[in-house]
Amino acid sequence: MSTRLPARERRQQLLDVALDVFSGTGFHETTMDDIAAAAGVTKPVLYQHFTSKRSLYLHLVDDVGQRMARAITVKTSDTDSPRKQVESGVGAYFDFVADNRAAFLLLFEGADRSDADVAEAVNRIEDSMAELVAPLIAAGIDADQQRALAYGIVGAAEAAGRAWATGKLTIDASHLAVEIAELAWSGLRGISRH
Amino acid sequence: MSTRLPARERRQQLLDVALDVFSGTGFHETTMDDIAAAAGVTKPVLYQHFTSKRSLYLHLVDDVGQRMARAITVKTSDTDSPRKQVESGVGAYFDFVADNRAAFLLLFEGADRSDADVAEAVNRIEDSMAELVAPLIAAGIDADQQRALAYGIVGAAEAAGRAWATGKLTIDASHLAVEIAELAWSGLRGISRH
DNA sequence: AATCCGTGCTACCGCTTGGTAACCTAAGCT
DNA sequence: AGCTTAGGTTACCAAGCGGTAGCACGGATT
Repeated sequence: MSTRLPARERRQQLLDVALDVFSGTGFHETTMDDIAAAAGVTKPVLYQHFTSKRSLYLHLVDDVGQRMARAITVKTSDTDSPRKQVESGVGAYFDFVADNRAAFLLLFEGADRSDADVAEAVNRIEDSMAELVAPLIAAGIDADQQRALAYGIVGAAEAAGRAWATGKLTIDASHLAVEIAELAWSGLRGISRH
Repeated sequence: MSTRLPARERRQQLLDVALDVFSGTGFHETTMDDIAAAAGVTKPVLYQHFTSKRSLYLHLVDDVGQRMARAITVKTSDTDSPRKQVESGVGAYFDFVADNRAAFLLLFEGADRSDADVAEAVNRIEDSMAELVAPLIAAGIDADQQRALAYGIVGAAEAAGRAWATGKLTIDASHLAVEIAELAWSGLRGISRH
């Protein structure tokens, strides 16, 4: 029935399918049989490519996290004015959300943060984003307060992204980005002038 | 071994213990035996008070959610100036986080959002908070944009709370509240003057 | 002292599901 | 055509864990 595929392609297909299924159903509610079936294949095939359910899932989380972090880092690195950096960073963030809904939801909606490894992977992304934001906050401020604000901004984007990706907001993503960027920027400016 | 308790007290103790255990280990990683053991009791006792693991968990999520929503609503309702409302709302938020760490983490760190019922319960809280925030945003703005911003603000508090509750921030909660309140306020003001 | 009820325990069942062993088969190579 | 290899399948196991039946025991009531 299912066409036979070379290992490389099969593996990639399995990753794609697994991303969709995990993202929609969540880790625990998804069985390996579900993923296999969705890929038009049987369970042992999965185990030819991944050593365990957990490892498959972690691989995905890691992968997606890196892709997201990179997408944003890249688009912010070639601007220098703080204001522009906020705009392009937030813009890149919501571009990613719009172009990779399943991936975004895997990280921030379905991810099981009570699993230490998963939590760490997700935290790594949040941290790296917070680190992009922190230097944009006025220098005269206590370092720990800077980090607190940075987490706040990152959380704002995350929540807005989640609301958008789950269909609770009907604005289009680019408008949303502008909105959140402005929120972040004026928020930060407000702080900076004490 | 374990002291014998009247049903009422036992039930309450079980709820308290279950909150701690679920909050620390997460729904799926927690077994009914774990909870029973932590309460100094055996599994069937749990089933004398709750019909299933899921129902126990949902009961907790619901309960905690209502407590949190109420705590914040109450403290914001007797102020009228928008600025004060932001301050007292955010203040109440972080008071709750500080006084109910396990409860907060159950909702926003451990909660399994891929379970529809759980997601709905958590969303209900976020929605009710967003509804508190939305009217503080200048009236001239499109309703959907207002909601987007409101989710953003709520998300900022959530992320900061999570970072604080998991020990990633060492500021004390009241300082954090002031910080986030100012972020929110100047963010909103920035938007309002277009 | 016999009874009764509410509280708790021991022992068990059965289903779900992650993971595997053994076998099959399509297709390229010689 | 035969042989080999790699991709795929069927059938199965084992273990964890949610949930339950049936019993034990303490203490108030009479």
